[in-house]
Amino acid sequence: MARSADYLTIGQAANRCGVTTSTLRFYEQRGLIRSIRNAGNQRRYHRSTLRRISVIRVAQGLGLTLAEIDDALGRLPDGRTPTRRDWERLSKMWRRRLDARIAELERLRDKLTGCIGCGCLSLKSCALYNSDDRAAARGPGPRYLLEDSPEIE
Amino acid sequence: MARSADYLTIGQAANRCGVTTSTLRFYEQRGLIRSIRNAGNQRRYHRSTLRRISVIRVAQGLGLTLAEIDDALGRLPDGRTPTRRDWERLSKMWRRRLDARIAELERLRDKLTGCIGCGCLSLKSCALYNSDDRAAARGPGPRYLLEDSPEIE
DNA sequence: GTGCTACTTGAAGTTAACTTCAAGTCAAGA
DNA sequence: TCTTGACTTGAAGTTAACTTCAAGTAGCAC
Repeated sequence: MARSADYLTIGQAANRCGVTTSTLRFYEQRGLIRSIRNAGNQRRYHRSTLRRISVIRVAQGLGLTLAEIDDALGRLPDGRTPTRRDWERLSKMWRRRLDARIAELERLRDKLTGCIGCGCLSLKSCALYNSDDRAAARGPGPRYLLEDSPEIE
Repeated sequence: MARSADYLTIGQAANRCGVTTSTLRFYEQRGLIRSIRNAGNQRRYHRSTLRRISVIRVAQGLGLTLAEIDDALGRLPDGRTPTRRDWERLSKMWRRRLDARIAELERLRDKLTGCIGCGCLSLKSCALYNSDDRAAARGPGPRYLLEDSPEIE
């Protein structure tokens, strides 16, 4: 059943997925992927893990955090590695996010276009400055939205 | 000439720009903004700095790093705070970046759409997996592109 | 002059997603 | 058997963009 050809070393898995071994160890530590150990305590990854890693990487390319990916993968029945149908559902879900993100950037672009030349940057009324499309705001720490305040100049 | 009404304390500037005082100190340390000191060694920001801070914040919202913003502001003649015309040039430049980013995400969306249901994620041929639109890849450390490698499953 | 808030500094902490390091073990070919 | 490269671990380092902390000073109302 568990043919040895069904299992890869960490180096093989990393090569085939275009990541480093340290990344795989990190993913495993985060609980995103799993492995079994051989007699010498070395990791062996099942072939199906390759797909799981691919899904993770694609999702990251879409801008999802590992926490979000973990969540999405965790919602799969019995936590299995995604099948084609699972992937279909995941990609549909993620497509909606991508759509939303694009729409957000387009709104921001419109505002920027409207503001080119106006030079206002009024803290009170400038649509650009008061935009809540601060979607690029990423990373930790609170993000401050502008409160009502007087104008510049 | 230098009326006291032309200058604000760090707390006033922070309030009016919707940032914290620690952010302003940080920007100043990074060389993004400047201040003068009063007799008691406290910072005083010129009113024109408010516009500079606004520009910084808008640029951040567009996804630029502080290093890029620093660079852009540094290219202004004699490093002055952006005038309306400077702002016009900056925003045009940044609009092009935004356009490019949107186009990138649209390409990615098309690939994702094409891949929904195909379920392939073939390491060798899947357009999505092999996408170099890994634009969301941000942060430090090298990013690995996929090399030629056998398929999954 | 008392008291309170706003301010000063440098250093250390935060977060995500990893990478790098040190010191040691395992696998496999010559 | 020897050597070399792949593997093991936990801990510490990296980056951006800040925040938080500690200990002290300034400004201002009463």
